[in-house]
Amino acid sequence: MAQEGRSYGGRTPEERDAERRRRLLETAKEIIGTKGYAATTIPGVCAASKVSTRHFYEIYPGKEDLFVDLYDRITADSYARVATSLEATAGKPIFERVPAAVLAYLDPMLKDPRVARIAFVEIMGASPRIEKLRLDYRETLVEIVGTECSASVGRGEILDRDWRFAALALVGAVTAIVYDWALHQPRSSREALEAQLADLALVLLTSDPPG
Amino acid sequence: MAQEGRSYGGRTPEERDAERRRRLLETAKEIIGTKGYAATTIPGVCAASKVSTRHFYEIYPGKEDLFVDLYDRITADSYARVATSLEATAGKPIFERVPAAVLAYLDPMLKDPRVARIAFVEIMGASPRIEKLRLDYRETLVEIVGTECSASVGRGEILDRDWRFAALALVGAVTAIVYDWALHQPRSSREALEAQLADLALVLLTSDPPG
DNA sequence: GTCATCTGAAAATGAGCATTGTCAAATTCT
DNA sequence: AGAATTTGACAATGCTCATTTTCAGATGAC
Repeated sequence: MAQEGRSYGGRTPEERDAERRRRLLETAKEIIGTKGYAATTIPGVCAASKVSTRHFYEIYPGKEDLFVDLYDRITADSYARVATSLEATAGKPIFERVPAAVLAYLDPMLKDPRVARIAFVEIMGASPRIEKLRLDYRETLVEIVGTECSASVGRGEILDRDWRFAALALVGAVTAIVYDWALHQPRSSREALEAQLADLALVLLTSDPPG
Repeated sequence: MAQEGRSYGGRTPEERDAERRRRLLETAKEIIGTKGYAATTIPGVCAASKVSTRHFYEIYPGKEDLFVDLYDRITADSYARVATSLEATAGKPIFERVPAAVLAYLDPMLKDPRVARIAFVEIMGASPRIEKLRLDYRETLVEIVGTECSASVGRGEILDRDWRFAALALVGAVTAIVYDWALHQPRSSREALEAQLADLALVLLTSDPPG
C-alpha cells in the first residue's frame, strides 16, 4: 500500500532506482559483450553490479527485459547520432552525407568492442521478441536510407535503384566488417577502417548500379 | 561387451544408426530452422524424429554436437558446390567465375529458408564452440576469395585491393539479403534476386576500388 | 527514542530441461 | 523353441537457473 517511498542515503527513490539501473546496464554490457547473452545469468549480473535480485525484479520484469533495455539504449544512441549527422550535413551532396551518417552510426561500436558484439552478434536470434526488435530497428534504418537516397535521386546526384536491397547490403557488410575489426588483434587504425567503410558506403549507395 | 551387433529389421547396425542420424538431422533442421536453436530441446527433437533419447546419446555426446553436425553438413555442402563451380569455370574470366561461385554457395539457402536461418542467424553466438566454428569456416571463405581474386589480379583482369575487407563485406551483405529474402512474403523471384546478388558480388570484388 | 520503511544478502521455491536408467516387447540366431 | 540382443517408451535423476521470500540491520520521519 506504500504510496511511494521516502529518501534514503540522501537520495530519492527515483535516484536510487536510476543508480541501480545504471549499474545493471553497465554490468550487462560487460557480461553480454564479453561472455555472450546465452552465458549471462541474472544472479551473475546482480552479483557483479552489487544489486540484489530482489531489486532487480523491482526494476525489470525479467531477464530478457534487461537485454532489451540495453539494446534499446545502444540503438537509440546510434540513431540519434545519425539524425544529428544528417542535420549537420543538410544541403550538402549525398557523397558527403552518406559516409558521415554511416560513421556516426558506427561510432559507439568502434569505440567499444563489447557494444559491437552486442549490437551485431548477440542480438541475433536471441529470442523471438529480441529478433523482432532487431528486424524492426533495421527496417527503420532501411527506410532512412531509402528516403535520403531517393531525395538525392530527385536532385540528380545519383541514379535510382532498389534501395532496400542496397541498404540491407550496406548494413550486412558493415556489421560483418566492424565486428571482425573489433575482435581481431592486431588491427588497422580506426582512421584507416573508417576510410574503407566510407568508400564501401559510397560504392553501395551512390556509384552507378550495373545493368 | 557386445562387440558390434547383429542385423535387426533387415538392417545392419550401421544402417540403423545412419537412419536414426538422418531422422535426427532432418528434424533438427526443421526445429532449429523454424523455432531457433535456443528453443530447441533434445526431448523435442527426439519425439519429432521418432528416436528415443537413449539412442540419441548413443549417436551424439550432447545437444550441441547435433547442431555442430548439422551446421558442418550445411557448410560442407555449400563449400563443395563452390569448389565444383570454380572447377567448372576454370580458365574463364573472373567476371563469370565470381557470380557463379557465389550463387553456387547460396543455392541451399535459396532453396530452403530453414537452411538460411540456420546458417545465417541461429549459428551466430549460439555458444563459444559454435561461434568459433562459424568464424573458422568464414575464414576459409575469405581465403578462397583472396586466392581467386589475387590470381585474377595477376592476369590483369582487375585491380588489387584489401581482399579480406572485400570478402567480409560480400559475406555480410549476402547473408543479410538472403535471410531477408527467405523470410519476407511476398518476395521477388529467385532469378531476380540472383541477378542482384551477382551484380553485388561483381561490384564488391571486381569493380575498380575508389581512392 | 520509536516505529515504519528501505536495504543487501542469502535462503527457498519451482520449472525446465539434459542426461541416465529401467523394462517389456520385438527380432534374430541357432 | 529358447537364449541373446535390440528397440522404443517412459520413469528417474540431477543440475542450472529464474524468480520469490525471508530477515536482520540501517536509515528516516516525527
